[in-house]
Amino acid sequence: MLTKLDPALIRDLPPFSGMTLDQMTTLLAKATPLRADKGSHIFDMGAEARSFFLLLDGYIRVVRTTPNGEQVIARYIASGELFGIAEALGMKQYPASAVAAVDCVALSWPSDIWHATAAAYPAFATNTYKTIGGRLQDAQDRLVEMATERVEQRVASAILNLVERSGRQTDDGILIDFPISRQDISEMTGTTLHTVSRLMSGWENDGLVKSGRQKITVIGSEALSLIANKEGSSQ
Amino acid sequence: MLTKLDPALIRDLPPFSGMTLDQMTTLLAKATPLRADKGSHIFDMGAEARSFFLLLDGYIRVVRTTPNGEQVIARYIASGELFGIAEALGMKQYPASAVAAVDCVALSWPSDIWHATAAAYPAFATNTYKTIGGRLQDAQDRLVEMATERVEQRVASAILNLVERSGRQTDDGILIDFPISRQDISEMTGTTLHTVSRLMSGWENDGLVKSGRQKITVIGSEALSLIANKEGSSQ
DNA sequence: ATCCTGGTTTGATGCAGCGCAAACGCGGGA
DNA sequence: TCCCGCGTTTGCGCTGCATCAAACCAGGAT
Repeated sequence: MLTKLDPALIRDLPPFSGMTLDQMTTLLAKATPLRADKGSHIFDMGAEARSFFLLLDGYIRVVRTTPNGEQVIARYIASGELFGIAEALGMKQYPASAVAAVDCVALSWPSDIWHATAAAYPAFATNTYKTIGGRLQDAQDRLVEMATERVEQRVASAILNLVERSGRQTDDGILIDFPISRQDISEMTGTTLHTVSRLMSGWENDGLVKSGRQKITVIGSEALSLIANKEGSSQ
Repeated sequence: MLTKLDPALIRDLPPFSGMTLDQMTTLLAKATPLRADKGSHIFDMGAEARSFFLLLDGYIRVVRTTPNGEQVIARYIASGELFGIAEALGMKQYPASAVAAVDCVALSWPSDIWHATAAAYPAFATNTYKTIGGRLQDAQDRLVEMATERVEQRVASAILNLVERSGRQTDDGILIDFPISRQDISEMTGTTLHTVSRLMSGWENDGLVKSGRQKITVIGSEALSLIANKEGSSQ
């Protein structure tokens, strides 16, 4: 598993694009490998941001918890992505929790080498900031979506998003390749698991998806995408 | 007005903290002053991000427009803040439009000097990334709020936010010191101007706010804050 | 003084989606 | 094999808010 630590094997990951093999080798030498069992918390919201991470294998759920104990899923991290990069934005604490959605393998670096690292490897810094840019954009897209679209469309586009980013082709259709519940989807879209369940039952009847316990396979992504983009009733 | 260009006068703005007067002088030498009349667009969503900006005076509304023509207000920029810093995140286009909420004065720099500038003045880069971090955090906070809180609470906290960031003490109470309509508030909170109007009429009756045409004065900020944080019906 | 325009208020009505409740089914552990 | 627990499904009543519609009001232009 940790043979992945061979720089040649991960040199193609987006966070490292533009770096030389030598640079990567020195950077990787500073990393600590990390194994996280399904369900375990890699870090918790509000904790001091001691490390930043690169996910090598698995999926991570980034979650915010409200004062009232409700949860909102900010995003999923797929393998090859950086996460926990609070330090790059001058934050002292993690703004959200990272929970392993499946068994995961990651690398971690101490936060305090961030500045020196960024200075030494500008390409790495640039890549990181691009990642952050993408996430900011994404957050604002979702904000707009929450403000203007109704539940059905939000759920449809959440599923499409997951499929795009983490879909695996099977003979049935495209499978979201980590366990995901109705509850999870409701926490991504700001609704209740009941509503998600109802919607998906409907789609299952229409043959758009096929789903089981924590398992979703999309068959008619075009049709789903129609739903995601269809006008609400008026304006 | 543009006497403000004197570095000594703006050296205390957060984006420049940690820089020497000399550094600021060279940086300011590369800036172009800019005047934007109320209502004018400084840049539009989707346009090529040729410049980044520092607002010296006024207020800017950062707006996203949906495919259906609806608008969502992403945030307000107050004087002393940077905006349009897409280049720092490797974005080619502005992700939102910037509209002058009042007559504004700003400085602009060409985007392509960003990287050299960030390299030459690390403090400036750090400050900028902190700003971005704050905005990412803010976007995600609002996302959580949209997902979990009901309209009344969202409107209350939006108003409190505006008051905190742009409030001016008057004999009546704290005034939001730029023109802001019910419609604007609805576009910040994902509701309709009707609902905002109803809510605010109620608060006006209760003596929590006093408001006129595009003018809002908050009297009972503690009470408002209670509303903003009160539990929804259940859980 | 009068009109016009853009913002605001208020009423009436309908429905999407939530809260609550109960039952179901699959998969894993004993 | 049976049981238990967690995820899921489904029904029902209720309500928060959107939608539609109309009137109102203040300030600037003529």
